Amino acid sequence: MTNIKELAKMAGVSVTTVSRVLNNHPYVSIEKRKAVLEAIEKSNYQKNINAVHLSTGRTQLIGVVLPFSDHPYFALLLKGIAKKALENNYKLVLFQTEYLESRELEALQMLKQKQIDSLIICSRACDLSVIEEHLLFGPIVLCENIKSEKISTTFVNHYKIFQEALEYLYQKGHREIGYCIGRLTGTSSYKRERAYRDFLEKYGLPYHSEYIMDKCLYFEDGEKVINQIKQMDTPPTALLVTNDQVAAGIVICCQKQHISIPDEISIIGFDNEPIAKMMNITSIEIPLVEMGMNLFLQAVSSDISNKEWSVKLMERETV
Amino acid sequence: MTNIKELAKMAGVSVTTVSRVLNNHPYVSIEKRKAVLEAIEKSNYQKNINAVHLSTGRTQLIGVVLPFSDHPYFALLLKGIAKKALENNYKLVLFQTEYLESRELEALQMLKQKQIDSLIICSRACDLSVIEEHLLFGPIVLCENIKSEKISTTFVNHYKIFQEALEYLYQKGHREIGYCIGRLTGTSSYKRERAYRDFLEKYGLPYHSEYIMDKCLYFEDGEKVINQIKQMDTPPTALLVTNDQVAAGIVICCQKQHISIPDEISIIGFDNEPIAKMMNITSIEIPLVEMGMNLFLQAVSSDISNKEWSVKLMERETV
DNA sequence: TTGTAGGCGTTATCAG
DNA sequence: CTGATAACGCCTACAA
Repeated sequence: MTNIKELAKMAGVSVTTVSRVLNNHPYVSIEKRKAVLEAIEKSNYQKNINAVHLSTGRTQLIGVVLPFSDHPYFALLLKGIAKKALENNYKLVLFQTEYLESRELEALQMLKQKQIDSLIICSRACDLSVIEEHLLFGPIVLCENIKSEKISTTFVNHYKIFQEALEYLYQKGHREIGYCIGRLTGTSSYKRERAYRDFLEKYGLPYHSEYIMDKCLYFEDGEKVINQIKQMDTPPTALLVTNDQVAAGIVICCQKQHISIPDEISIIGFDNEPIAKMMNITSIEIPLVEMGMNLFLQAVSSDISNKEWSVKLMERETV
Repeated sequence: MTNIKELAKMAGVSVTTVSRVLNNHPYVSIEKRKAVLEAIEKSNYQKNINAVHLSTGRTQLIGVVLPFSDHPYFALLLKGIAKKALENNYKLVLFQTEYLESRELEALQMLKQKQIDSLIICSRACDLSVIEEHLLFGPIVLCENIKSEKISTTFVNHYKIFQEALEYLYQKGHREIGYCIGRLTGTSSYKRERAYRDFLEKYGLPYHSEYIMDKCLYFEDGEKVINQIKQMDTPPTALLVTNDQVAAGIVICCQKQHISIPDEISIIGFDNEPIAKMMNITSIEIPLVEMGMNLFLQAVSSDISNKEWSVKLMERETV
């Protein structure tokens, strides 16, 4: 592998001059520049990027932590992040955690070791204090509803969204309302539960723990939900469903079992994915791709910002 | 940031000894080892991984090239790759190409610059000769049906699969058979088209170019397919569909438009995703996660291998 | 078992 | 405009 030193020899200049040409710095005479370029051409030279990283202390690499890359919610966030990364000449290092804290720590470790310049955590498993400890080593961006002067965040207000969705269902006459989520822990799940309990309290409705169903991630989980509901003495008449995939699964399953939607049960999905439009599922649109793009921009920015995104209820035929 | 030199000073030993402790090399006395470990503890030391990379010439990073990470086919491959990467202490750098050759070249460039140790290309856009040129710089693994002594590959035999699927439909009485794919170019598409033409020829069936529908990637593309078919004078009576997502989209769309499956049209999907099982769609199972795992292992292995995986027809209710 | 010294390939500083 | 030379932080012959 030829290096900058050899190039210098070939072109009859110093390594400094070669470096200047390589990085488009000014103050190089036309002749010398030409000589260097020729040497580069002739030798098929390739920069050793690791040397650059060691020298500059940066890697143009950004870590992305997410539990599952095959889940549409995260796939869409990732799409937005990747788009901006490309535009800004950054590459992404992927950490699929499956919600294991240990894998999240690996990502933080890489930040510490300077292998990545900053870190985007799409869904957090470890404690917030652990994140804060690592801010020393580079920017960390979170995708959750936390107002912090130290950490940049991009989020939607899950409390408000849930509240409004519940009100909407209440206005439509529903009194037994359940919901499905991906996991019980995590900021957004807590916010949703709080909104749910506040709602029940406001209208003096009873709390059924069975109305909250977790581990709903994929299409096929819709079947599970319906099976659970069929076991209940007083099944809910409406369901807020973690995402449109699961909502679609529920709809399909209801068709198979001749459960009429929305007569017997109403469904509201999240994300407003194409599948929701196609299947006429009422859904709450979350601008995931845009949020992903913003996450990236925050990751490369030196100042802290907390950005809330608004959502939109798409009324269709499942309520 | 404290470095190895400072540690040496703190522990009263040489940098070599520190390095030895850091990398678990033998020949360090218990006392010195202890002294070093204490210094590490006290100073909150972190290795600068870029210096290691420069020094060793390797990065424990593997590039993964795929067109879209939100497409279930690639998401599943990625899942398998990520699983093995984790086990083997490698990290992944993601390249979403959207089939743009320029982005694929960026990945090859990173290999050249030693920022990644090897490269997995899940779906290739650039010319094979370009790949071969880059083999000098590190292993490159392909996920396509190419037998090569120079490049490792993991694949299913799309020609044979298509052939068998077409025969199956023929036995069921179908004579007008169409198919949907993601893109018209690419090794697997060529193999499929070849199988398709050979099949038509074998049975003396006419070739309708409109029976081949491309750009079918996601669930919502099912609607597009049905719309195209409805425009045809003699629509196909059976369809081989690129993946189960699209197949599901077609099934849903047919339901909406009261087109009976399999009476009016038969459907075979690919991948045997959960959605296919749930919706009772006949599908050809491709072991994508296992293939992903194999791709990773090939990427870190020093010898070349070409591994073909077999598939399985899951007969259900759409044929 | 330990340490010295040179090398990895760049970038940055500073004097000419 | 140009070029020595010193970082950057770690690894590893080789010598002791």
